[in-house]
Amino acid sequence: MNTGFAALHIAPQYVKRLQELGITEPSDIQADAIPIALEGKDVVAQSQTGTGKTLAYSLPLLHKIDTSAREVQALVLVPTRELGMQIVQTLEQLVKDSDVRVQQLIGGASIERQIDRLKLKPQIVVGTPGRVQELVKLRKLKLHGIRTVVVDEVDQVFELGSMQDVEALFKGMLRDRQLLFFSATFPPPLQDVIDRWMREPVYVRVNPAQRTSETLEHLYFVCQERDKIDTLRRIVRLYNPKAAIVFVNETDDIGEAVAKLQHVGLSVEGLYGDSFKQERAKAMQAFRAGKFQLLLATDVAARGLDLPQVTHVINLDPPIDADHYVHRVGRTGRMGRKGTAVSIITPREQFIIDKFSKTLGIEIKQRTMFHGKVVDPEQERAIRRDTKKLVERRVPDEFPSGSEKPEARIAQAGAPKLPRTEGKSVKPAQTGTGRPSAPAAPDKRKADRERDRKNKGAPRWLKEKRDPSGKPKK
DNA sequence: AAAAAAC
Repeated sequence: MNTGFAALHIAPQYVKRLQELGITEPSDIQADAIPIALEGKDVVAQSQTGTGKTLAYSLPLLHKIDTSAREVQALVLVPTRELGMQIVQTLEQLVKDSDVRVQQLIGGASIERQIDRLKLKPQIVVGTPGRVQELVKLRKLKLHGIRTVVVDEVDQVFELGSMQDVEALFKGMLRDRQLLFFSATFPPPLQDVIDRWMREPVYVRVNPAQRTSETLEHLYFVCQERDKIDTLRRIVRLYNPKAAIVFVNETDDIGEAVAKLQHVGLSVEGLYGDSFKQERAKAMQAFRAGKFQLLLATDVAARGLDLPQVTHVINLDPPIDADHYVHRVGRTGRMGRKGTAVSIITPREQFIIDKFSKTLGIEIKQRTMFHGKVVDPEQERAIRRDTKKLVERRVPDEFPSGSEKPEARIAQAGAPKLPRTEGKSVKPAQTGTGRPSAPAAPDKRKADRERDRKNKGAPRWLKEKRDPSGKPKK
């Protein structure tokens, strides 16, 4: 038999494990990247969200592991803790019943425990740049045995604050290591990083012109800023998604939005980077288990997370650029499944939608809600015209002032106002049922934020790509 | 217009 993963020269034990997990045929990126990675070449791999990139690097990485050598041989770097945990789970599923050990090295968790676990000599470590670098500095993690380094979501890992940590790690390693860079998006400035660290890289790109999954439908609704929460509520009622991720741009908006949505009876929890580590893990775990319907999150949840039950991604704030849009909406419509991306925008934000549809070559269709249904705006206009004619014919003199016309009442009845931002923003509330005495605010202090802001003066290659000319003229 | 990533 020489089909599927066996044809890619994946060892029988892993082919068998994959079969047990219900995976028999390699995806395009797996079929293209695995053979090259197995040759030991440095690989730059790009494919859409939800196309199986994790397995595309995990399998070659496992192939190089020498179980008789008790040292760290492979490092996987990721931008967020949640993604790190997910990748550890995937790897552990693959190495079940084998001698390969995997250890996660992420921030927020007890460093002592991670140090203890490193004494058990895992061959593979998966981590976020800060914590991995910290363990190297403490001389608890040795880099000399590392032969494979994967940087997942490489464009995000090489942003601002993490970049120095990653480059310090690279400098501490032997020249003779294989580098694998993966992402759905490769902003042009990333080429400098590739040129600096990779040796004769092979570029594997699957369908790069098609930036988002073809199984995704892109929609948007227009409303005023103060009506966004209510619009979201109505969208959720109408679509009733099995599970949805709702994105906001700022951490500070999460607590207030969660409270308001819970108040109107929605099943929702918040997830953001500054929340306590235990709360983050708990919210993520509960969402994976289907314990609530809406995960209200910052871009911490935008990348890599694989949650098959997510049918809708909703942008309560528009993402700051097209790449962010790609990753956010990529949380649904994965592996051939259908998904819906819904953006809720103000009239002033309309230009952003236009920009995304042009940049990404996709159609983002406007929808409105009318009489409890989602309709095309053109349909709504037709219905309103007909209603008006009918009303005028029947009761011509009953609504002389204009403000009390039936269509105005209809529109109001369906849209009770629930302002999203009134005065000062409320600090995010803690999710879950944690200690009641714990502070409700994020544990990140103001001084930290100040420092972060200052850090942005440093290597800001990513910022260069921002285009201020896209802003509306005043 | 931001978030995330270490103690």
